[in-house]
Amino acid sequence: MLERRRWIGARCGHDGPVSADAASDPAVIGARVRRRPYHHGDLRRALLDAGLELATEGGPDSVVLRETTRRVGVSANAAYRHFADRDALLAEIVSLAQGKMADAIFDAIDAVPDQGDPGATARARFRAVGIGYVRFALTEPGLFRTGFTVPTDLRRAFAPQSAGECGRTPYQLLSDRLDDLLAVGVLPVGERNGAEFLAWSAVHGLAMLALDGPLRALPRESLDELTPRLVTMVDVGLGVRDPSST
Amino acid sequence: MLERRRWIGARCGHDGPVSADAASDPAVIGARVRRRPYHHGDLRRALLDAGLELATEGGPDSVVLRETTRRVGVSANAAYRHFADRDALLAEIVSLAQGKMADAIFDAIDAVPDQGDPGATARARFRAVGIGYVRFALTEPGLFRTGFTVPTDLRRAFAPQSAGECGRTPYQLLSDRLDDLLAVGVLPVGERNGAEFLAWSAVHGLAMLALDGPLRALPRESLDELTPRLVTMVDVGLGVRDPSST
DNA sequence: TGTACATCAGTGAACGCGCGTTCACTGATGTAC
DNA sequence: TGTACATCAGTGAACGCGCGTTCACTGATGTAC
Repeated sequence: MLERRRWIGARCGHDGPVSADAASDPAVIGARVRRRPYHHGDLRRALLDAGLELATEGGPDSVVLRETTRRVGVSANAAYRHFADRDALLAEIVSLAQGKMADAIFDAIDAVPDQGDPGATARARFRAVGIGYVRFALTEPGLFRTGFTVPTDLRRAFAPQSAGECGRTPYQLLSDRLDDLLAVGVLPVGERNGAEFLAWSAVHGLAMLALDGPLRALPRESLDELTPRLVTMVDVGLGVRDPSST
Repeated sequence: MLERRRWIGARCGHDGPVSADAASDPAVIGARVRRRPYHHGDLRRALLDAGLELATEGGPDSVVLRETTRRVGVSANAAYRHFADRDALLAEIVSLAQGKMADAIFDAIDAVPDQGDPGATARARFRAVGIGYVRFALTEPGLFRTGFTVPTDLRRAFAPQSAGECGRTPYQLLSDRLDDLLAVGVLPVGERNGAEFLAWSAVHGLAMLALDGPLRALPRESLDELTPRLVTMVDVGLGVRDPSST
């Protein structure tokens, strides 16, 4: 973590775009401008940025070591100074992708105004997690696949590296909302345990069916209609009491 | 379909195992036994069988054309007599995998005894679809991934090729149960439309999280505990009336 | 303030891998006569 | 019943691809003196 922080702080010193073409631009060569210093400055960070870009465009399989270094304008080999191998690079990018998801969900929660009633507010914010999850998946399919499709385990769900700028991981944001539902007395105590997995399954399934599965041909509007219905199935199914009927 | 039927009928004439080793067995060579006729007899079917085997073992990515032909003991090239390319081969195997899933679900439904009350029976059979789906995914991860992870669209959900021996596709089995819930008056009319997608999302999500996602480290028992709870979330969430409380 | 030198961060060429696919071919089959 | 021959279903060698990774290397940096 400390190390990561250091890299983030030390944003590399590009001033303006440095393209591979610059080297073949006669004017530039004539002027003997040093476009690409031998020492990159922050290659590690640059590789992560490029890798995340690739992930955004095409998912985890697009995070190809050679292409990543190509984008940064460095030999394929240079990556091995900073990552043990391709898997190590990908693993960090998976965490970054989860962080992006976390921030998207955080924003969705944040956008929910106080509903007057604490139960109604808790419920609306819980729903925002699910809706934000699916929306992120549909909007950023590459990042979504990168974050949630690469074999991993639950440790990552709690790892600080997977937290977004909001400081929490997607899983933690979901847990927080469930805790809140419980705290305001709107979720039955017996339903709390493991509820993360149940809610997560529903939205994750819709996202996967829509992205890589048989629902991929469905128009976006149909999916946007389906999502709140799905989330209703979840909260009703978990026994969340409808505050409007109390 | 007619063509398919023909192949199924014309099971190829292997008598006993014909291994690649047979050719290098001196005794066999000495006896000049013709172990592998130049014309295979039913290569198309044999390739599908081998491909399905590969899919079972390692999912869609394992359905590698060269390995498929290798298993059958034929040159890589011979596959092109029967399939346009590797994708065409895989596409047929995807359908076969869905058929296997269909039969597993069918059996799960079939195992549910009459509950006395029609509503209770309909509900129990509906639940069996979801439980069968997840169970198949966990038991046959390769086939599951092959059937439901390869980009496709909803047409396949209705295609006769994707039906199992039971004659229905997994999607149709789910639809049938929802129709039944509606018919016996246990599912609110307003919930019927699109209910397939909602229910499917939930079980599909759990399967994916458990197979390739963050829940993969969860012990099987935990998943087996989670599954009926998930299905309860679905039927309660869809407004299925609890027959025991009527 | 200047210089020697250890350390670090890059380079460039090469490797082996297994894949899907194409090519020109040949052996087997079954039908027409 | 025998044979010529068109058709079909295989073979085997080769191609190019892009990948991850390793090797021996060299240029840049910054610290000790």
